[in-house]
Amino acid sequence: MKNRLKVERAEHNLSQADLADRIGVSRQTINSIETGRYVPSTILALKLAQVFNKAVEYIFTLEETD
Amino acid sequence: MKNRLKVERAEHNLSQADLADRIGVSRQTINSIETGRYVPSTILALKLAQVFNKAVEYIFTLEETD
DNA sequence: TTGGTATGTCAACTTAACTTTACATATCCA
DNA sequence: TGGATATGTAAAGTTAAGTTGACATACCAA
Repeated sequence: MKNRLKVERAEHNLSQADLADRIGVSRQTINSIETGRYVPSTILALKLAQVFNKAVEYIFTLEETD
Repeated sequence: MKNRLKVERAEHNLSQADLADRIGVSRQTINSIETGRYVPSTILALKLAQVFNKAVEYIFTLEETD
């Protein structure tokens, strides 16, 4: 699964720590999601999409291997 | 987090086992998600939304407690 | 050059997702 | 009545998500 978190953060001028605070997770969790080490829960995906005011499908997209 | 899986299944005339097969998980996993015991991964949410041809946000919605 | 901010990553830990196996119940139909 | 299908749930196990704490690096501004 790919994600646009890094780009969205840049557009909204948020650091990983800022974003983590917004949705109530640790900075490392955001980093791990961004770098593809973790697949977030649906609750986190919904909250992240909400922060950026975008659809979940826009921020996260399935890949062949999923 | 609430979800519309049961309704969507009914509209698409799919059993829990059918849906499980479609997205490659066990029947119990579908049941557990439907009854709110598990929060699915974002990959599962995207696949479920894909099966029903609906937005993730339409199928899964955040609640106060999330 | 030093201090603050941002990012990447690792280790150890806890909790939750997901699996298989299994059993119970309800409905429906031949 | 009996068998097939659908659903709910429990137990035990594995894997992955998410935590805290820590350290390294890079960049930028004072």
